[in-house]
Amino acid sequence: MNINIYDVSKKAGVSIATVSRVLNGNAKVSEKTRDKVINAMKELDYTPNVFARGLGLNTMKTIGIMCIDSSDIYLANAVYYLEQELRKYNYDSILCCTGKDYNNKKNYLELLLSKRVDGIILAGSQFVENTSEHNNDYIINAAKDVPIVLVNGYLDADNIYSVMCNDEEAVYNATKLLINNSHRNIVYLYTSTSYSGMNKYRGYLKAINEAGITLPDEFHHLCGKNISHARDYLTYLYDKGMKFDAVMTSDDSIAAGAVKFAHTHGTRIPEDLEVIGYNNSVLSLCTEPELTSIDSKVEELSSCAVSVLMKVLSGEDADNHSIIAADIIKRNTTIF
Amino acid sequence: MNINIYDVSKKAGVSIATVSRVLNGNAKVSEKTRDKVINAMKELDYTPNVFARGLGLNTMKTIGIMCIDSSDIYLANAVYYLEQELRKYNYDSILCCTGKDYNNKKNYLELLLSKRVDGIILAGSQFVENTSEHNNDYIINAAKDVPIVLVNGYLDADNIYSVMCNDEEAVYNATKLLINNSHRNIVYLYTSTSYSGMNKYRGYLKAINEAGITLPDEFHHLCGKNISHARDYLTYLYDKGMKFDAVMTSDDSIAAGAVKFAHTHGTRIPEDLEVIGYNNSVLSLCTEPELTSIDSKVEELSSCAVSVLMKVLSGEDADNHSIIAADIIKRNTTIF
DNA sequence: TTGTACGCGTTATCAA
DNA sequence: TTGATAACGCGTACAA
Repeated sequence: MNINIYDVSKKAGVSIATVSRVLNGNAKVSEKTRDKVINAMKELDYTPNVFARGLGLNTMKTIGIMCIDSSDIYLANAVYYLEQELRKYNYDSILCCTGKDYNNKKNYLELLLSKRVDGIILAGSQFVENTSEHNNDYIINAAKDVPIVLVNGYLDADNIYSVMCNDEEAVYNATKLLINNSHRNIVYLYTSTSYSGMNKYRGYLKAINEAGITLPDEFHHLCGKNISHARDYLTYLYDKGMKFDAVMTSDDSIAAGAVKFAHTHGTRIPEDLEVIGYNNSVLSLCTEPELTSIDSKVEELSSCAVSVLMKVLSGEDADNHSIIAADIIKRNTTIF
Repeated sequence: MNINIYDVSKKAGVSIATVSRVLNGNAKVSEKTRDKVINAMKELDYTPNVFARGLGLNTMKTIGIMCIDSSDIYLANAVYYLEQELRKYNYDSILCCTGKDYNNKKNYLELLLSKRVDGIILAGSQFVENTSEHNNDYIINAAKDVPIVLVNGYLDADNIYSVMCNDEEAVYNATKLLINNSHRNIVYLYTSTSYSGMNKYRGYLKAINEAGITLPDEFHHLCGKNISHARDYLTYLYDKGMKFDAVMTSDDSIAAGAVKFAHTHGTRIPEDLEVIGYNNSVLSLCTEPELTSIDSKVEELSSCAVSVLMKVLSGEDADNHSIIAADIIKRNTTIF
């Protein structure tokens, strides 16, 4: 074990430079010596030491993937596709689940920098903050060291690249479909006030406003990602006597909660209540009826994110801002 | 950028040895010089080079996590908990999604070894093979280099540690509950012939046999992890006129498919058909009615896996074989 | 086409 | 308590 380049060079009767050349395959080496070296490597079961290589080249071809919570269905998909895509370029992925705490996010980002990753992908919209106490300087600063790609987040700063879904338009179009089905009382339930979260909300508002609809404040509500939260909130509205005939959501889990509500209140879906989910996750296939859902294209988003990052790392120009169009997948919680 | 230990030593007016000592905090350094060094570090914004450290110590405190598919709900949870747990010990996680192909698994395992990770966790039962063409030598060989922990897999070999759930007993108990509810025609649908998969199946068989029940071959069936697969297979049985009154499964997705079947055939759950899922995933909360499901304790499994690995890495004794007891979570697809 | 020698930034060993 | 210096194993400029 722990054979090094010297052992190989000795066995092959050449210098370490030649072994290195064979290893990296670029420089000219004669057929004969190449064979000798390769044989020696095989006999010794030699594996180059990645730490030494990393030290010399100052890279170990590693990308840091940060997300709030990789067990979340959407983020799990993102992480999966990101890893697969990075692997194609021979990059390793270091996973970092930060949770929602601001200081944790900050510390983990610094941790990744100290590991000297070649780039960082922030998966999910929850990294860009918009509050008075917290700001995004930690991301902007990190980007001075390595390129940073935001998947479903937006930040206009040097060496930061954004890959996003057209959330606003997607929700706008979906809401318009509901309006065209002569719904006026459309509840909007969402889980996040992130950049992407607010875009979705804007899409809803735009459609509502354009149709000249005014709704009480209770009709839009920030709720947790638990199925029961959405169910309970709709029950609350129902008990208050506030009539609604459609629910637009920012996540399938909320839509699943809306379906639960309907079941417990004898409300027929889609006849009495139409529901639209978001992310087109496996949840949309579990509910009864199955959810109409907006496909936010995680796979495309992830592959685009990696492709942008690879371009940047190889010194090519890359778009600072990429947008991918969502689809609406029609199932049985809507009539259209 | 790229300040090194020499820069710090110069600024602080000490030798690099002293800087290193301050950095690692073990050896004796006087209060005064320590302060000088720490100040110099801060002023220069020094970060130790992990590659150089890795080269010297021959470790970068990194664990490889392999899984078939990190977007699978169960594995996504496993990966999440593993990463969180490893982080507590200051280990990084390199994620590797291999897919089901044998050669891929093999190659990825070798890849991780070549990256010189300190240990490898194989998450999910699908790594240990039991076929004539394929065997588990690749894992056994890898274990000669680094400790390997199997989460939900079993292999009796040197430097390989198994952490498992008592799948057989869990399914046995659950099936007995169904039998006690005077069900005789219990279908068993499963997704995998892995070690863990076969244990579950054995649990079902044991309960059935003990009760003196004999069932046609069609009553146990290997089907895909798609909700529609299970639904379609049950439809096939139904159309063939084979009556069944309960479905035991090896995964919530199959159970969700069974619920789907019931919806499309006017079968009442749990009155006409009882269904039990496995893994107690978010799916079990989405279906209508919600799934009774076996909680296979991913979190405990993951934390146990990491704890075993950490013990091994620190030279302590560790159990070769750990077993964690599953729970059954009763919801509305069963009567008991 | 091949070989020599140095640099990469640590940690660790030995003297002082 | 501190300092000088040798590893660690690779890539590569330069020389041959």
